[in-house]
Amino acid sequence: MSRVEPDLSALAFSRHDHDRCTATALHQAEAQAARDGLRLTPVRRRALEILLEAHRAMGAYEVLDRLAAEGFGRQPPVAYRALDFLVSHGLAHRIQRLNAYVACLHPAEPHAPVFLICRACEAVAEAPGARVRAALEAGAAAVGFTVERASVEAVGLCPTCSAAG
Amino acid sequence: MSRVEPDLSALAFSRHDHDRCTATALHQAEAQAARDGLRLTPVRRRALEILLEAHRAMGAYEVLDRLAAEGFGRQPPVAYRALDFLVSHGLAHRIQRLNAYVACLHPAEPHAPVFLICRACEAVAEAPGARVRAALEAGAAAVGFTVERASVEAVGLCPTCSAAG
DNA sequence: GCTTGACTGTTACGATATAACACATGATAT
DNA sequence: ATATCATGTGTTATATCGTAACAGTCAAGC
Ligand SMILES: [Zn+2]
Ligand SMILES: [Zn+2]
Ligand SMILES: [Zn+2]
Ligand SMILES: [Zn+2]
Repeated sequence: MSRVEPDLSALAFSRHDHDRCTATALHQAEAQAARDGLRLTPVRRRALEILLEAHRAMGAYEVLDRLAAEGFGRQPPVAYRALDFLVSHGLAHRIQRLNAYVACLHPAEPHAPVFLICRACEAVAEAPGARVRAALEAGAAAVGFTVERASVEAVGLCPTCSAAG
Repeated sequence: MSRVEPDLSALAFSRHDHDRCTATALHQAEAQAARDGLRLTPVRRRALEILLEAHRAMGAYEVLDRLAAEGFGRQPPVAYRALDFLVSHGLAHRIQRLNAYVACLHPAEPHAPVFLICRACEAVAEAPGARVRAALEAGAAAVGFTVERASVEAVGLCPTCSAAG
């Protein structure tokens, strides 16, 4: 059974039904957890929900404050562990430039994302990175380097903020 | 007048005349400083030399320790300011993944580098990034995003460590 | 000589991240 | 049933990375 998937690559930059957007992402996370035997515990699930609320990167301490306010632990490891879990299972990504984390909108499909970070509104979108990765791998292979992981992060202006001047 | 330039893209991964390698980079830095009216003061120059000693990224505090041992200030801003100067004038680059800095081997030519980081020997090489950038810009443009700055960093194995298993 | 601006140094603090340990809980294994 | 074990959650304490704010130096320009 197949279905037409909406293009999520610039969703963060455009007006959209965000309730549906987060519900879908959460549902996919649950499906993946069930399939792979992951334990999407209350803290972990709530951390993901918090990241999903806005299409921007949040620092660990920002997430921690939210978790603490809701009755979870209030010490750094609480947030770091939940975030590490999400990242290690592809449910969130770490933005190196910002020392921050962003929810993944399509954890199901394997992907090597490129992050587009708007410096004005702070929105972070995940763009398809296949071409970029291919170019990167080719360049690396030319000098005998084997790429295992890569981070590609661009800072600039999203369409909305660009139009606003 | 033109001259054949050696390919520096994988220099960090191969055996080479490193004294000559650092001397050249330092000479280029001095030339650039003279041309652009930059003040390559003792701390700044020494910080660059320290980064040039090894083809790897060094943390600010690591550089600071070295500077302090040589009679410069021993407080964090001393290192951060010198490193910020080097980075802002293209004489060094910041590696986001590592919260660390690496000397640039060819500051003269404008470039949008891709960093190849060996997880085994920690060497960091700067590979040509034109193709990667082009792909990145194209992908961003497709969703209306304007790229202003980008960081592309790959972690993996360099040819030497790869051969060593 | 005096002002000005860039540079270097300091103290003090803020922000980010991890080590190490105590306890709970649920799944085996005896 | 109860001992054992693995995983997860919470804690305290500490490590690592980064910056704000201010004081002193020194050379350039008036
Ligand atoms: Zn949304
Ligand atoms: Zn924006
Ligand atoms: Zn060298
Ligand atoms: Zn290596």
